[in-house]
Amino acid sequence: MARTGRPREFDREKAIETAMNTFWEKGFETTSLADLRTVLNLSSASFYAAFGSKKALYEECLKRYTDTCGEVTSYLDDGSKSPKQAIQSMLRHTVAVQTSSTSPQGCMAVLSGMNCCDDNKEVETLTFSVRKQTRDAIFRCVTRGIERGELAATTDAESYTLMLDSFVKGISIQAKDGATEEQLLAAVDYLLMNWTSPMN
Amino acid sequence: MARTGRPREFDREKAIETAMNTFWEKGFETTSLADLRTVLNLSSASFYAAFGSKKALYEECLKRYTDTCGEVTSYLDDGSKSPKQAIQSMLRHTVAVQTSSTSPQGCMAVLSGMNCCDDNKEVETLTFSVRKQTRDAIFRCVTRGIERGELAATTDAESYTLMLDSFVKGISIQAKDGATEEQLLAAVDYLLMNWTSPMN
DNA sequence: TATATTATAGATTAATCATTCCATAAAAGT
DNA sequence: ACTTTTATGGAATGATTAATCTATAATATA
Repeated sequence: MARTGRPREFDREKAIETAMNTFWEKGFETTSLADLRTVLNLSSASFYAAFGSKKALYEECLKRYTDTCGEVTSYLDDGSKSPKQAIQSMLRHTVAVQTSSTSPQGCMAVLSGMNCCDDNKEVETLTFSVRKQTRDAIFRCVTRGIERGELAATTDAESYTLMLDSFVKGISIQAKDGATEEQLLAAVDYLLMNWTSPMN
Repeated sequence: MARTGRPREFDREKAIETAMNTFWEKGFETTSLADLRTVLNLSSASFYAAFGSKKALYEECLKRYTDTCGEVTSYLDDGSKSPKQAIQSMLRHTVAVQTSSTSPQGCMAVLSGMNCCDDNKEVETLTFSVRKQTRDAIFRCVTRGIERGELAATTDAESYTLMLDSFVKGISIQAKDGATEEQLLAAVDYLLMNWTSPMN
Protein backbone atom coordinates (compact mmCIF):
# COMPACT_ATOMS: atom_id res chain seq x y z
CA MET A 1 0.00 0.00 0.00
CA ALA A 2 1.65 3.19 -1.21
CA ARG A 3 1.60 6.39 0.78
CA THR A 4 -1.32 8.71 0.09
CA GLY A 5 -1.41 12.51 0.28
CA ARG A 6 0.76 15.20 -1.24
CA PRO A 7 4.36 14.02 -1.53
CA ARG A 8 7.16 15.73 0.35
CA GLU A 9 9.09 18.18 -1.78
CA PHE A 10 12.44 17.65 -0.03
CA ASP A 11 14.69 14.71 0.79
CA ARG A 12 14.19 13.94 4.47
CA GLU A 13 17.42 11.95 4.72
CA LYS A 14 19.48 14.74 3.22
CA ALA A 15 17.75 17.20 5.52
CA ILE A 16 18.80 15.17 8.56
CA GLU A 17 22.37 15.15 7.30
CA THR A 18 22.29 18.92 6.81
CA ALA A 19 20.71 19.53 10.19
CA MET A 20 23.24 17.18 11.80
CA ASN A 21 26.08 19.30 10.48
CA THR A 22 24.40 22.45 11.74
CA PHE A 23 23.82 21.09 15.24
CA TRP A 24 27.32 19.62 15.20
CA GLU A 25 28.89 22.95 14.35
CA LYS A 26 26.77 25.34 16.40
CA GLY A 27 25.34 23.21 19.20
CA PHE A 28 21.74 22.43 20.09
CA GLU A 29 20.85 25.57 22.01
CA THR A 30 22.66 27.95 19.69
CA THR A 31 20.99 26.53 16.60
CA SER A 32 17.67 28.32 16.27
CA LEU A 33 14.68 27.13 14.35
CA ALA A 34 15.24 30.03 12.00
CA ASP A 35 18.76 28.65 11.38
CA LEU A 36 17.36 25.21 10.61
CA ARG A 37 14.65 26.59 8.36
CA THR A 38 17.31 28.52 6.48
CA VAL A 39 19.76 25.66 5.90
CA LEU A 40 16.95 23.22 5.15
CA ASN A 41 14.97 25.78 3.14
CA LEU A 42 11.73 24.77 4.83
CA SER A 43 8.60 26.50 6.05
CA SER A 44 7.62 26.14 9.69
CA ALA A 45 4.72 23.89 8.80
CA SER A 46 6.87 21.60 6.69
CA PHE A 47 9.52 21.43 9.40
CA TYR A 48 7.10 20.42 12.13
CA ALA A 49 5.19 18.01 9.89
CA ALA A 50 8.42 16.24 9.01
CA PHE A 51 10.33 16.28 12.29
CA GLY A 52 7.93 17.06 15.15
CA SER A 53 10.16 19.47 17.02
CA LYS A 54 13.68 20.84 17.20
CA LYS A 55 14.49 18.36 19.94
CA ALA A 56 13.12 15.39 18.01
CA LEU A 57 15.18 16.39 14.98
CA TYR A 58 18.27 16.67 17.15
CA GLU A 59 17.71 13.14 18.40
CA GLU A 60 17.55 11.89 14.83
CA CYS A 61 20.69 13.84 13.98
CA LEU A 62 22.65 12.44 16.90
CA LYS A 63 21.58 8.94 15.94
CA ARG A 64 22.71 9.62 12.39
CA TYR A 65 26.02 10.81 13.79
CA THR A 66 26.62 7.72 15.91
CA ASP A 67 25.50 5.51 13.02
CA THR A 68 27.98 7.06 10.59
CA CYS A 69 31.05 9.20 11.14
CA GLY A 70 30.77 9.16 14.93
CA GLU A 71 30.72 5.38 15.16
CA VAL A 72 33.75 4.06 17.08
CA THR A 73 32.75 0.91 18.95
CA SER A 74 33.33 -1.25 15.88
CA TYR A 75 37.01 -0.27 16.00
CA LEU A 76 37.27 -0.94 19.71
CA ASP A 77 35.42 -4.25 19.66
CA ASP A 78 37.28 -5.59 16.62
CA GLY A 79 38.63 -8.87 17.92
CA SER A 80 40.79 -9.40 14.85
CA LYS A 81 43.12 -6.68 16.07
CA SER A 82 45.21 -6.52 19.20
CA PRO A 83 43.66 -4.23 21.81
CA LYS A 84 46.40 -1.66 21.27
CA GLN A 85 45.83 -1.74 17.52
CA ALA A 86 42.10 -1.39 18.09
CA ILE A 87 42.59 1.70 20.24
CA GLN A 88 45.05 3.07 17.74
CA SER A 89 42.76 2.66 14.75
CA MET A 90 39.85 4.16 16.71
CA LEU A 91 41.96 7.18 17.64
CA ARG A 92 43.22 7.69 14.09
CA HIS A 93 39.73 7.45 12.70
CA THR A 94 38.45 9.87 15.33
CA VAL A 95 41.19 12.37 14.53
CA ALA A 96 40.48 12.10 10.82
CA VAL A 97 36.76 12.70 11.26
CA GLN A 98 37.14 15.53 13.73
CA THR A 99 39.65 17.45 11.64
CA SER A 100 38.05 16.81 8.26
CA SER A 101 37.41 19.92 6.22
CA THR A 102 34.17 18.42 4.89
CA SER A 103 32.45 18.37 8.28
CA PRO A 104 32.51 20.39 11.52
CA GLN A 105 35.54 20.09 13.78
CA GLY A 106 35.42 18.03 16.96
CA CYS A 107 32.88 15.49 18.16
CA MET A 108 29.16 16.21 18.01
CA ALA A 109 28.53 14.30 21.23
CA VAL A 110 31.05 16.46 23.08
CA LEU A 111 30.38 19.85 21.55
CA SER A 112 26.70 20.10 20.69
CA GLY A 113 24.84 19.10 23.84
CA MET A 114 27.01 20.02 26.79
CA ASN A 115 25.14 23.09 28.04
CA CYS A 116 21.38 23.03 27.71
CA CYS A 117 18.75 25.05 29.53
CA ASP A 118 16.36 23.39 31.95
CA ASP A 119 13.78 22.65 29.28
CA ASN A 120 16.25 20.63 27.25
CA LYS A 121 18.05 18.47 29.77
CA GLU A 122 17.13 15.39 27.70
CA VAL A 123 19.57 16.60 25.08
CA GLU A 124 22.35 16.63 27.67
CA THR A 125 21.35 13.16 28.83
CA LEU A 126 21.34 11.90 25.26
CA THR A 127 24.82 13.16 24.42
CA PHE A 128 26.07 11.87 27.76
CA SER A 129 24.92 8.37 26.89
CA VAL A 130 26.81 8.56 23.61
CA ARG A 131 29.98 9.62 25.42
CA LYS A 132 29.45 6.82 27.90
CA GLN A 133 29.15 4.25 25.12
CA THR A 134 32.58 5.19 23.85
CA ARG A 135 34.07 5.01 27.31
CA ASP A 136 32.51 1.59 27.90
CA ALA A 137 33.97 0.31 24.63
CA ILE A 138 37.41 1.61 25.58
CA PHE A 139 37.03 -0.17 28.91
CA ARG A 140 36.32 -3.46 27.15
CA CYS A 141 39.38 -2.92 24.99
CA VAL A 142 41.60 -2.14 27.98
CA THR A 143 40.29 -5.18 29.79
CA ARG A 144 41.21 -7.38 26.83
CA GLY A 145 44.62 -5.71 26.82
CA ILE A 146 45.17 -6.73 30.43
CA GLU A 147 43.87 -10.24 29.82
CA ARG A 148 46.20 -10.69 26.86
CA GLY A 149 49.19 -9.38 28.77
CA GLU A 150 49.56 -6.28 26.57
CA LEU A 151 49.06 -4.21 29.68
CA ALA A 152 50.46 -5.02 33.11
CA ALA A 153 48.21 -7.30 35.13
CA THR A 154 48.22 -4.71 37.90
CA THR A 155 46.68 -2.10 35.61
CA ASP A 156 43.51 -0.56 36.99
CA ALA A 157 41.25 -0.86 33.95
CA GLU A 158 38.88 1.88 35.04
CA SER A 159 41.61 4.46 35.61
CA TYR A 160 43.53 3.54 32.51
CA THR A 161 40.29 3.81 30.52
CA LEU A 162 39.64 7.21 32.02
CA MET A 163 43.11 8.31 30.99
CA LEU A 164 42.56 7.24 27.39
CA ASP A 165 39.01 8.55 27.26
CA SER A 166 40.02 11.95 28.63
CA PHE A 167 42.46 12.24 25.76
CA VAL A 168 39.73 11.21 23.32
CA LYS A 169 37.33 13.82 24.64
CA GLY A 170 40.09 16.44 24.59
CA ILE A 171 40.61 15.88 20.88
CA SER A 172 37.29 17.64 20.31
CA ILE A 173 38.48 20.79 22.02
CA GLN A 174 41.79 20.73 20.17
CA ALA A 175 40.14 20.15 16.79
CA LYS A 176 37.70 22.99 17.44
CA ASP A 177 40.65 25.17 18.46
CA GLY A 178 42.37 24.54 15.15
CA ALA A 179 44.66 21.54 15.67
CA THR A 180 45.38 19.76 12.39
CA GLU A 181 45.09 16.07 11.58
CA GLU A 182 48.88 15.72 11.41
CA GLN A 183 49.42 17.35 14.79
CA LEU A 184 46.77 15.22 16.47
CA LEU A 185 48.02 12.00 14.87
CA ALA A 186 51.45 12.75 16.30
CA ALA A 187 49.82 13.35 19.69
CA VAL A 188 48.08 9.97 19.39
CA ASP A 189 51.45 8.32 18.78
CA TYR A 190 52.85 9.88 21.92
CA LEU A 191 49.83 8.80 23.93
CA LEU A 192 50.14 5.21 22.81
CA MET A 193 53.78 5.00 23.80
CA ASN A 194 52.16 4.69 27.20
CA TRP A 195 50.62 1.39 26.17
CA THR A 196 53.42 -1.02 26.98
CA SER A 197 53.19 -3.74 24.44
CA PRO A 198 55.58 -6.68 24.91
CA MET A 199 54.13 -8.29 21.80
CA ASN A 200 54.68 -5.77 19.04
CA MET B 1 37.96 62.21 47.26
CA ALA B 2 35.26 59.77 48.30
CA ARG B 3 32.61 58.57 45.91
CA THR B 4 29.44 60.66 45.78
CA GLY B 5 25.91 59.49 45.08
CA ARG B 6 23.79 56.73 46.52
CA PRO B 7 25.95 53.79 47.60
CA ARG B 8 25.54 50.36 46.04
CA GLU B 9 23.46 48.02 48.14
CA PHE B 10 25.28 44.84 47.13
CA ASP B 11 28.87 43.58 47.11
CA ARG B 12 30.13 43.81 43.54
CA GLU B 13 33.01 41.41 44.15
CA LYS B 14 30.74 38.77 45.64
CA ALA B 15 28.34 39.27 42.74
CA ILE B 16 31.12 38.55 40.25
CA GLU B 17 31.98 35.39 42.14
CA THR B 18 28.35 34.29 42.11
CA ALA B 19 27.92 35.12 38.43
CA MET B 20 31.18 33.32 37.65
CA ASN B 21 29.81 30.14 39.18
CA THR B 22 26.58 30.51 37.23
CA PHE B 23 28.33 31.04 33.88
CA TRP B 24 30.75 28.24 34.76
CA GLU B 25 27.95 25.80 35.45
CA LYS B 26 25.45 26.73 32.74
CA GLY B 27 27.52 28.38 30.02
CA PHE B 28 27.34 31.89 28.60
CA GLU B 29 24.47 31.44 26.16
CA THR B 30 22.38 29.27 28.45
CA THR B 31 22.63 31.72 31.32
CA SER B 32 19.89 34.29 30.79
CA LEU B 33 19.76 37.73 32.27
CA ALA B 34 16.78 36.57 34.28
CA ASP B 35 19.01 33.80 35.70
CA LEU B 36 21.66 36.33 36.65
CA ARG B 37 19.16 38.72 38.18
CA THR B 38 17.79 35.85 40.24
CA VAL B 39 21.11 34.58 41.63
CA LEU B 40 22.41 38.11 42.17
CA ASN B 41 19.04 39.38 43.42
CA LEU B 42 19.32 42.52 41.31
CA SER B 43 16.97 44.71 39.31
CA SER B 44 17.70 45.26 35.62
CA ALA B 45 18.77 48.82 36.25
CA SER B 46 21.17 47.84 39.03
CA PHE B 47 22.61 45.07 36.90
CA TYR B 48 23.33 47.28 33.92
CA ALA B 49 24.57 50.17 36.05
CA ALA B 50 27.05 47.85 37.75
CA PHE B 51 28.20 45.61 34.90
CA GLY B 52 27.28 47.22 31.58
CA SER B 53 26.06 44.10 29.84
CA LYS B 54 25.85 40.35 30.14
CA LYS B 55 28.92 40.01 27.94
CA ALA B 56 30.93 42.53 29.98
CA LEU B 57 30.08 40.69 33.18
CA TYR B 58 31.13 37.41 31.59
CA GLU B 59 34.49 38.93 30.74
CA GLU B 60 34.96 39.97 34.35
CA CYS B 61 33.93 36.51 35.51
CA LEU B 62 36.35 34.73 33.19
CA LYS B 63 39.13 37.01 34.39
CA ARG B 64 38.19 36.22 37.97
CA TYR B 65 38.33 32.54 37.06
CA THR B 66 41.79 32.70 35.51
CA ASP B 67 43.00 34.85 38.41
CA THR B 68 41.85 32.37 41.03
CA CYS B 69 40.87 28.71 40.79
CA GLY B 70 41.51 28.49 37.04
CA GLU B 71 45.08 29.74 37.31
CA VAL B 72 47.58 27.08 36.16
CA THR B 73 50.56 28.81 34.57
CA SER B 74 52.21 29.37 37.96
CA TYR B 75 52.41 25.61 38.41
CA LEU B 76 53.80 25.08 34.92
CA ASP B 77 56.33 27.90 35.05
CA ASP B 78 57.57 27.01 38.53
CA GLY B 79 61.30 26.65 37.95
CA SER B 80 61.88 25.21 41.42
CA LYS B 81 60.26 21.97 40.29
CA SER B 82 61.33 19.55 37.61
CA PRO B 83 59.21 19.91 34.47
CA LYS B 84 57.53 16.58 35.18
CA GLN B 85 56.74 17.63 38.73
CA ALA B 86 55.39 20.93 37.43
CA ILE B 87 53.05 19.17 35.02
CA GLN B 88 52.04 16.75 37.72
CA SER B 89 51.18 19.43 40.26
CA MET B 90 49.27 21.39 37.63
CA LEU B 91 47.26 18.29 36.71
CA ARG B 92 46.52 17.43 40.33
CA HIS B 93 45.42 20.95 41.08
CA THR B 94 43.25 21.00 37.96
CA VAL B 95 41.60 17.73 38.91
CA ALA B 96 40.96 18.97 42.44
CA VAL B 97 39.34 22.20 41.25
CA GLN B 98 37.27 20.57 38.53
CA THR B 99 35.85 17.87 40.78
CA SER B 100 35.36 20.03 43.86
CA SER B 101 31.89 19.88 45.32
CA THR B 102 32.06 23.58 46.21
CA SER B 103 32.21 24.77 42.59
CA PRO B 104 30.91 23.62 39.20
CA GLN B 105 32.51 20.58 37.58
CA GLY B 106 35.00 20.94 34.74
CA CYS B 107 36.83 24.00 33.43
CA MET B 108 35.00 27.26 32.82
CA ALA B 109 37.20 28.05 29.80
CA VAL B 110 36.27 24.74 28.18
CA LEU B 111 32.62 24.46 29.11
CA SER B 112 31.11 27.93 29.23
CA GLY B 113 32.08 29.59 25.96
CA MET B 114 32.40 26.85 23.36
CA ASN B 115 29.22 27.45 21.39
CA CYS B 116 28.06 31.01 21.04
CA CYS B 117 25.71 32.56 18.52
CA ASP B 118 26.97 35.01 15.92
CA ASP B 119 26.41 38.04 18.15
CA ASN B 120 28.67 36.66 20.85
CA LYS B 121 31.70 35.34 19.01
CA GLU B 122 33.93 37.49 21.25
CA VAL B 123 33.05 35.17 24.11
CA GLU B 124 34.33 32.21 22.09
CA THR B 125 37.48 34.13 21.23
CA LEU B 126 38.03 35.02 24.87
CA THR B 127 37.73 31.47 26.15
CA PHE B 128 39.93 30.28 23.31
CA SER B 129 42.70 32.62 24.41
CA VAL B 130 42.48 31.23 27.93
CA ARG B 131 42.77 27.69 26.61
CA LYS B 132 45.70 28.77 24.47
CA GLN B 133 47.50 30.25 27.46
CA THR B 134 47.41 26.90 29.21
CA ARG B 135 48.67 25.11 26.13
CA ASP B 136 51.53 27.62 25.72
CA ALA B 137 52.55 27.11 29.34
CA ILE B 138 52.54 23.33 28.88
CA PHE B 139 54.70 23.84 25.81
CA ARG B 140 57.24 25.81 27.82
CA CYS B 141 57.28 23.06 30.41
CA VAL B 142 57.75 20.33 27.81
CA THR B 143 60.55 22.32 26.20
CA ARG B 144 62.32 22.57 29.54
CA GLY B 145 61.81 18.82 29.98
CA ILE B 146 63.58 18.17 26.69
CA GLU B 147 66.36 20.60 27.51
CA ARG B 148 66.95 18.97 30.87
CA GLY B 149 66.97 15.50 29.38
CA GLU B 150 63.78 14.43 31.18
CA LEU B 151 62.25 13.81 27.80
CA ALA B 152 64.08 12.31 24.80
CA ALA B 153 65.91 14.90 22.73
CA THR B 154 63.99 13.67 19.70
CA THR B 155 60.66 14.56 21.30
CA ASP B 156 58.51 16.85 19.17
CA ALA B 157 57.57 19.47 21.77
CA GLU B 158 54.47 20.63 19.90
CA SER B 159 52.99 17.16 19.50
CA TYR B 160 53.87 16.08 23.00
CA THR B 161 52.27 19.26 24.31
CA LEU B 162 49.17 18.57 22.27
CA MET B 163 49.01 15.08 23.77
CA LEU B 164 49.18 16.45 27.31
CA ASP B 165 46.84 19.35 26.62
CA SER B 166 44.23 17.11 25.02
CA PHE B 167 44.17 15.11 28.23
CA VAL B 168 43.86 18.32 30.24
CA LYS B 169 40.93 19.53 28.16
CA GLY B 170 39.32 16.10 28.36
CA ILE B 171 39.31 16.28 32.16
CA SER B 172 36.56 18.89 31.88
CA ILE B 173 34.29 16.52 30.02
CA GLN B 174 34.99 13.69 32.43
CA ALA B 175 34.41 15.86 35.48
CA LYS B 176 31.14 17.12 34.04
CA ASP B 177 30.19 13.52 33.28
CA GLY B 178 30.68 12.56 36.90
CA ALA B 179 34.27 11.32 37.23
CA THR B 180 35.55 11.68 40.80
CA GLU B 181 38.78 13.26 42.01
CA GLU B 182 40.22 9.85 42.93
CA GLN B 183 39.48 8.38 39.52
CA LEU B 184 40.97 11.32 37.68
CA LEU B 185 44.07 11.43 39.89
CA ALA B 186 44.67 7.78 39.02
CA ALA B 187 44.24 8.66 35.34
CA VAL B 188 46.82 11.44 35.77
CA ASP B 189 49.27 8.91 37.19
CA TYR B 190 48.82 6.66 34.18
CA LEU B 191 49.28 9.58 31.82
CA LEU B 192 52.53 10.63 33.43
CA MET B 193 54.01 7.14 33.16
CA ASN B 194 54.42 8.31 29.61
CA TRP B 195 56.82 10.97 30.75
CA THR B 196 60.08 9.05 30.83
CA SER B 197 62.06 10.49 33.67
CA PRO B 198 65.59 9.14 34.12
CA MET B 199 66.08 11.46 37.09
CA ASN B 200 63.36 10.47 39.51
C1' DT C 1 19.23 73.34 53.27
C1' DA C 2 20.02 72.88 48.32
C1' DT C 3 22.37 70.58 44.51
C1' DA C 4 24.82 67.05 42.18
C1' DT C 5 25.48 62.23 41.71
C1' DT C 6 24.59 57.52 41.74
C1' DA C 7 21.48 53.40 42.86
C1' DT C 8 17.18 51.54 43.12
C1' DA C 9 12.50 49.21 41.74
C1' DG C 10 9.60 48.17 38.29
C1' DA C 11 7.48 48.95 33.83
C1' DT C 12 8.64 48.83 28.99
C1' DT C 13 10.88 47.89 24.61
C1' DA C 14 11.90 45.60 20.24
C1' DA C 15 13.78 41.38 18.74
C1' DT C 16 13.86 36.64 18.76
C1' DC C 17 12.43 32.11 20.44
C1' DA C 18 9.91 27.54 19.32
C1' DT C 19 5.59 26.39 17.89
C1' DT C 20 0.75 26.50 15.86
C1' DC C 21 -2.95 27.95 12.73
C1' DC C 22 -5.14 28.59 8.31
C1' DA C 23 -5.95 28.28 3.69
C1' DT C 24 -4.39 26.02 -0.34
C1' DA C 25 -2.09 22.51 -3.19
C1' DA C 26 -0.95 17.92 -4.74
C1' DA C 27 -1.17 13.29 -4.59
C1' DA C 28 -3.94 8.36 -3.93
C1' DG C 29 -8.27 5.78 -3.37
C1' DT C 30 -13.23 5.23 -4.55
C1' DA D 1 -15.53 13.63 -10.33
C1' DC D 2 -15.17 13.33 -5.32
C1' DT D 3 -13.22 12.29 -0.91
C1' DT D 4 -9.27 11.49 1.98
C1' DT D 5 -4.72 12.43 3.15
C1' DT D 6 -0.57 14.80 3.55
C1' DA D 7 2.50 18.95 2.37
C1' DT D 8 2.96 23.64 1.56
C1' DG D 9 3.59 28.98 2.23
C1' DG D 10 2.96 32.43 5.23
C1' DA D 11 0.80 34.75 9.03
C1' DA D 12 0.18 34.59 13.95
C1' DT D 13 1.03 32.84 18.63
C1' DG D 14 2.68 33.72 23.48
C1' DA D 15 6.89 33.33 25.90
C1' DT D 16 11.46 34.84 26.55
C1' DT D 17 15.54 37.42 25.18
C1' DA D 18 18.93 41.42 26.37
C1' DA D 19 18.56 46.00 27.25
C1' DT D 20 16.43 50.73 28.32
C1' DC D 21 13.31 54.15 30.52
C1' DT D 22 11.04 56.61 34.25
C1' DA D 23 10.55 57.94 38.67
C1' DT D 24 12.27 57.81 43.21
C1' DA D 25 15.65 57.14 46.95
C1' DA D 26 20.02 57.74 49.21
C1' DT D 27 24.40 59.59 49.65
C1' DA D 28 28.37 63.56 49.36
C1' DT D 29 29.40 68.27 48.69
C1' DA D 30 28.58 73.27 48.67
